[in-house]
Amino acid sequence: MATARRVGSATSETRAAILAATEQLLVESGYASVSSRSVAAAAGINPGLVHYYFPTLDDLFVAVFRRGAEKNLDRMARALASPTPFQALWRTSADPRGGALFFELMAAANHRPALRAEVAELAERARRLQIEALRELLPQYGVDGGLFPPEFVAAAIQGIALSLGREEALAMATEHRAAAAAMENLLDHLEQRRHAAPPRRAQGPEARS
Amino acid sequence: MATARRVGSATSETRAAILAATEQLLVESGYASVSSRSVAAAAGINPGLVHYYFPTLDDLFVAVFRRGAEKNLDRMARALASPTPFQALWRTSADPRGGALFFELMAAANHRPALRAEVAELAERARRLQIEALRELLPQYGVDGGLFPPEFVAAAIQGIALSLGREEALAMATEHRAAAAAMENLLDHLEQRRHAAPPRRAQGPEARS
DNA sequence: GTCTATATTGAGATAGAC
DNA sequence: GTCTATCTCAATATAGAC
Repeated sequence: MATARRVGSATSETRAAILAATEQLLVESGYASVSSRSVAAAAGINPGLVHYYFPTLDDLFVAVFRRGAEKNLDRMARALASPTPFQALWRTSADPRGGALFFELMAAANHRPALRAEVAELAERARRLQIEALRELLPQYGVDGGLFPPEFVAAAIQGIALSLGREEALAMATEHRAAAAAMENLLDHLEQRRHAAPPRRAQGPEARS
Repeated sequence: MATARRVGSATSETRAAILAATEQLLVESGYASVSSRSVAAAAGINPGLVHYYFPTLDDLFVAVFRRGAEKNLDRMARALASPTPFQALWRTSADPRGGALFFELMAAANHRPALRAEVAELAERARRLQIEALRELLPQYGVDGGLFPPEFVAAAIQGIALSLGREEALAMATEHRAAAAAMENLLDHLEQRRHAAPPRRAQGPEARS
């Protein structure tokens, strides 16, 4: 499935420069602005060299996505294992820099099948990681597992982060500040609830005592 | 600010065909695939004619966005005035067709200032409409206004819809079904709570008499 | 590995015939 | 209103010199 061609050594400095330049272009000017020429100009090299490392643009997009994805998965795993997992998970989801990149990559994935497959695979892995962790955590926070199953909470955290990121990007100052503050407050509330209550075993959606 | 040039009558059939073709292209092939040539081909007309109605591509993007925005605002206002406002608001936010279009337009707006201004303006209007309605509604649902202010709830509903829409687009079948079902269930729960309790007056985060 | 050069294709936009 | 024709520019990708 996910076999992107790799030319040149994986540790090449030029290769890294191309990836960094592409990521910058994606964030600042959108996926439509990514071309062998624009990337080469931003990286200070020759257009042809871009094609040497990444024969097609698909290869380039996939490589950029993978590099970011590895980092994100690591951060997420660390967040879920931290002493305040909810807050930590929120901080990783709400990273503002990731927002623009996320919209661009999702939009680009819509019509680049190779990228789409890559995105889908990572989204699945990330989601499963979250769900497994939340299955253990939610009961500790005293969250009603019938009303708020892990699948829902995972989708909600990411969605709210996405929504607030968008508000920030569009400079919807007041609404955004109030909503973001409420989220922080809610998380404080939950973390306190967790540390106040004795840890309990995970349990399913059926009624609890 | 938002003054896009309009050439030709607003009710022109050709104009409508161009807008419909553009929307289709956006959803199916992404914003990068929208060009005077591709649009003309999809609409069955000549490329030059696209430029007659929409001198620049910015004008075209803005017009497509506006057409969709008007419809959405209407639907949202009707939802907020319906007997089960939460469920109705959710249904309008979770419309699957809007999902791909939304990602494309947000990404396109990232690097088309004219479009970005238009999106920001509409997002503000929609958000304010929601917030005002929620300020009245939330107390009726017995929602704690301190923990869940209207700004937050509005962002949360849209964000969760966005997140679930993405899961669906990426074919994350199982996670998506569980999360979507939980959302429906949560809304049922809330609507029942509302109709069970006597209506109360709106109240802010601080206590009121 | 890095470059130049180029084949090929398509883009945005405009001028002007009908 | 609709079309043809065209100017100008940039795109992907490849071949091959160094």
